Amino acid sequence: MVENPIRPASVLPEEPTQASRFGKARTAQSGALLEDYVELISDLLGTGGEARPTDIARRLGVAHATAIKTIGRLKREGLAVAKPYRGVFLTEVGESLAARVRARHRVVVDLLLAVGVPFEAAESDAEGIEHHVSDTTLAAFARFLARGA
Amino acid sequence: MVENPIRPASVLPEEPTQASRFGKARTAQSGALLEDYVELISDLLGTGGEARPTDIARRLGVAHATAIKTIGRLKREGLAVAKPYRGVFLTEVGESLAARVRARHRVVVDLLLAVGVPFEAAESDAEGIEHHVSDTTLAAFARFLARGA
DNA sequence: CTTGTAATGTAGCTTCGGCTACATTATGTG
DNA sequence: CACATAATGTAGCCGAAGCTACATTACAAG
Repeated sequence: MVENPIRPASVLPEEPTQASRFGKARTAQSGALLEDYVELISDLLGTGGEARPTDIARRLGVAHATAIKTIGRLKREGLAVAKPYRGVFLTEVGESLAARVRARHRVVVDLLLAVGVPFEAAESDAEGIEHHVSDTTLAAFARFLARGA
Repeated sequence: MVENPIRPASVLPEEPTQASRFGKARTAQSGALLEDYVELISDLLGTGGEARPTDIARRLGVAHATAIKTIGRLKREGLAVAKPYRGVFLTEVGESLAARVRARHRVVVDLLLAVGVPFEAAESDAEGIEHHVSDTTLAAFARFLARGA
């Protein structure tokens, strides 16, 4: 989560606003992949099985080599552990991230359904949308669902 | 990648379901940058001015070299034209993309506001969310807003 | 115990989006 | 006109995420 050094770029009272907005959207993207991996691994481990690189690769639609490389990144970031030829497991941090991601996913899907998005589209779009939903927005979604329920 | 970043989702029923979902979210991301550029350029041109690489860079919060490189990509993809030391302009294709992106952005922001997301968060999150909103979902959003209005 | 196959892992290449550093071109002011 | 400065452009580097091709390890059958 490193942030790039924020350079002044301009002393004008202009809008640093928009730049930071774009920047945020862009940076959020960075964590999205890790979130997907962590959520998936948690899923695989939870539903009876082990999380093997091949399974992960297939579920994510990427080559196994790509999955292995990203798993390496998960390890570097302290989200997962894995011994060679053994499955992948999540650290405490990884688990808690997975839990948050899963919860957020559910809220986003429910919100989409609540405003009338068809199920398939809701599930599909949520996959991309969820990574850009801030805590503030998530809370608003939850309130909306609570009211409407 | 491609010509129509915004187009109807596949009508095909089922496949490697989840993989395609992730894949779609991932691929959508790819066009996001181009969409941002095109929208911004259209904005700059529309509101009285020219679209200079420096302005674009500042508004997006990136180094000017990065902006120039991406503008090159816009040209390669037929979305923009630019002569050296002259401003950047959009092609017909670029303009129409910009129009669609802008319209979608507005709907997304309005939807977020409608479900109770605070203005600042709505604007900020929409920047990231909009690129993952399918036509189906966008239509649902529009219907919801029409009902609620 | 050998061996074939599937899973894993490694290497090396590509594109993308970033950056810095440096070079070149326009431009406006004296 | 000359020159300082700002805008543009070019080159080269980095890391992420993807792929293919090849190498290695596990494991289940014979």
